[in-house]
Amino acid sequence: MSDVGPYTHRMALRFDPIAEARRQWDSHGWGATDAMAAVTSISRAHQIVIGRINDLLRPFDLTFSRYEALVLLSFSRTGALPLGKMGERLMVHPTSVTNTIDRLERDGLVARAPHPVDRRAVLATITDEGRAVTKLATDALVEAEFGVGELRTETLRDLEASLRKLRRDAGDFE
Amino acid sequence: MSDVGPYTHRMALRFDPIAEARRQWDSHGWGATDAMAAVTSISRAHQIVIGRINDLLRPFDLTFSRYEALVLLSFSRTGALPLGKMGERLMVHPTSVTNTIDRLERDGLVARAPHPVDRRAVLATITDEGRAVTKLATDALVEAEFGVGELRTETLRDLEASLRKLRRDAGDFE
DNA sequence: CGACAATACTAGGACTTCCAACTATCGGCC
DNA sequence: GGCCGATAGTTGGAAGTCCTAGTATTGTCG
Repeated sequence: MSDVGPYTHRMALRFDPIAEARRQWDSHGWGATDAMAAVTSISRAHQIVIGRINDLLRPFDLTFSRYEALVLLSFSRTGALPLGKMGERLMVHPTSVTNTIDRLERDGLVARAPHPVDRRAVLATITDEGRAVTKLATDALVEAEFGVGELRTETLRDLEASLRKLRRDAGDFE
Repeated sequence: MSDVGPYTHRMALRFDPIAEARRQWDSHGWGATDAMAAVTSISRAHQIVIGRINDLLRPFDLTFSRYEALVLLSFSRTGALPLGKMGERLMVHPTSVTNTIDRLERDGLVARAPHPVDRRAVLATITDEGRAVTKLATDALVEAEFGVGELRTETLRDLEASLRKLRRDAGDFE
């Protein structure tokens, strides 16, 4: 088990493929090289990080998106939220929330309930089992520092700051 | 069309949902908060950036992953590469390459050819049409700075540097 | 009050990514 | 030379994301 995980499905290259892409890109005179490299890096980083986290969550039969939904519910005052509000907070499309809640409900970690006032809305309510699994999964993730333990706190914060700008420009908040 | 794009499917919140998650996380005493925030940020940033790029590529009937494959082929000396090598360079699973090439082949942008020496291997070869579309798509992406034009060059480079560490630690290269 | 727009959710389809398993071929080693 | 592990690619299936479209309910406004 010296391997970093299943998402690393081949030998390490002797060069950085993104640095190589940057070189080629420049030599073709294609422009916006920094943007290209940043975007490609984000893409690959996402793939790595999600892969690691899903590996950590597999023992609990969870994925990161389902885990995020559980955490959001466990943080809410009553353990219940309308699906629409969940979509806003999790920053995903409404249909993704439906999908996620379908699976969590099937697994007994969440239950759907009618909204007391608005009959269009549906409340997702976390179950006791849902809370228990969330606790265990959180312990595992924190223990493994979400798979990014090699990075220093400073690097993590730099990352978050740069990406916050991106998110704000995209209209996520403010 | 003052909207930033389809992937922004709701009003902006008045607060940053990741800052809010960070606050809640801390108040529950859960640990590894910086890691949690960084990972969540990467995830959301990926979603935003890919969404923008795919919007830009839609007129060419391309997606980012297919575009990346085309660029890789167009950069290669002969315009052809074994699928396995493409997977290494693009850092994706072999089955993803098969899937991508299937679609590009269906669209006439790439053709499969037998490897001259190794009969196990398959060469993906970019067609003239593939090269033409790649050129047009590249112009569009560069013009739009890959959807991250609001970020300064310095920020883009910081991002790339932080993520390079992550990628190296994950065994992508070196 | 009644028409019409807006909101909340769900259904169906496209796309990507991964994993597990299977086939075909290559290569090393006795 | 022949066996057997490694390598290359494909197939089938599970998940996630998004988009478009459709139903039900709410709310606004003449």
